[in-house]
Amino acid sequence: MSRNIPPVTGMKDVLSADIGLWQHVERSWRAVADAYGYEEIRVPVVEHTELFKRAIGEYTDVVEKEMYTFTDQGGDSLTLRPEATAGIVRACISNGLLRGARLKLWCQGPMFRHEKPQKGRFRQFNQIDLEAIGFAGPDVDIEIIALTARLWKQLGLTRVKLQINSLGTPESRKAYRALLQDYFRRHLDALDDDGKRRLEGNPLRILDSKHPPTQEIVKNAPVLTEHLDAESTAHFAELRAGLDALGIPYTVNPRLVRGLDYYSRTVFEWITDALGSQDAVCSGGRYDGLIAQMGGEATPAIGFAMGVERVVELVRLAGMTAPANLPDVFVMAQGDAAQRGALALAEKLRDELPGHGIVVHCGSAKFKTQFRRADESGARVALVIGEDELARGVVALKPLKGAENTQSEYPVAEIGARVAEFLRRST
RNA sequence: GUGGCCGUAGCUCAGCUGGUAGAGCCCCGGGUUGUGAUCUCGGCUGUCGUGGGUUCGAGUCCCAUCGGCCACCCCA
Repeated sequence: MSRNIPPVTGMKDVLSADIGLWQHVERSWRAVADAYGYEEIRVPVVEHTELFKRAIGEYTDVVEKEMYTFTDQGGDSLTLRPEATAGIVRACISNGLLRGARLKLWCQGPMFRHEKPQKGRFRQFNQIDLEAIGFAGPDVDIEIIALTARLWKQLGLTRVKLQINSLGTPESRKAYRALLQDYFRRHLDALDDDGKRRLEGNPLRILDSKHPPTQEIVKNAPVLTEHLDAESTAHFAELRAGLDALGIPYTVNPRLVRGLDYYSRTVFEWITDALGSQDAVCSGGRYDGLIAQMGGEATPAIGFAMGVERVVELVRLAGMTAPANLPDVFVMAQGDAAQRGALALAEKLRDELPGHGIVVHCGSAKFKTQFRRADESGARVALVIGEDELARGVVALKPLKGAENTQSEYPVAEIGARVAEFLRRST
């Protein structure tokens, strides 16, 4: 006996007991994306390491310590994508989609980050990602937030709240960043090691520090939204007016800064109090400078990412039980010839009753056992073929799980019509 | 990467101050040799996470290690 090979840390199997919930979320998502005219694309899970370094930023935790990076047989440094936007932008550039771009896209799939797993945080996790490329906003900014709000409504989620902020343009942020550095330098003693390190690399990140002494200092720090350029201020005002007009509640959180460097102007985050300390369910923002920075034609864009595992968990907590996908007919047989007959009968029924689930009991077992399994399958009717029925060219039909307990026999040729009639009657 | 808690049957767990493993569920079989969802009787299943140590003796105590969960951190 050989030793079991364990699953990789932080990587989860989604078993059939849970798949209904996932499919419910995915179906709802597709319906909402369709309703807004967004189209699906699919991009590789692996990209050149350089792509993420340039897009996400060297000083981010994601790039500094969380990437699954390896050298392939050809000597290239490749990385399992830790997020989707970089790859989508790359795909738009690679495929020449940017000229006059007005792209409304979404993408779904696994992302990889080497973090220590905990509730709501995995090393392989799934994101639904949406990008509006070639739109300067703020109208699309409002649209994609409305889209997410509609999804929560569709899924019956109430424990999510919207926070928004504006990071301004790179220029105004640079000025603000200098202001912030000055301020924090005057309070250097209060900063923890992380804060000190970020002071030079990315001082904005100090704003959402959870270190209590740092938080004290942050309280009186210059506020980003008060140091925006005029255009960003107007953009942000319009965003708020738009959300108000649509009746979407939000709070402005001046300390909301994203962990990825490419954001500018609008940033937003849907947070929940239901998932422990991993409270971000969906977050995103505008990245007007990224595409040019990646070598593409300068194109404004905005997008967001949603953690599918977290959404699935919220749906579960909201009491949603996915409708089980139960079969309608359970076919059982005894004896080699009858079992062959059962397979043939099931094929015939699948031809005649499209849209109905027909399960055949595979493997030999006593009828007692087969009936028990038929009940467990959730099927509404059992079809029985024994040596006897086979010899006479008939099939026995017996209703399951119910009052009606009479068994009847029909010629094989009639059975499709009889089953159809029974299913109609017992609905 | 740091910290807290936890690893006993396929699952959920019990096992007192050390005396070489147990329950329920599941599964299988009989009662009912071709008819279920109830009942009843019986049966199977364990390198007690792993390695070392203390001891006459370790699931139990000690050390190490791995894994899980949760938190810090970070984020979806």
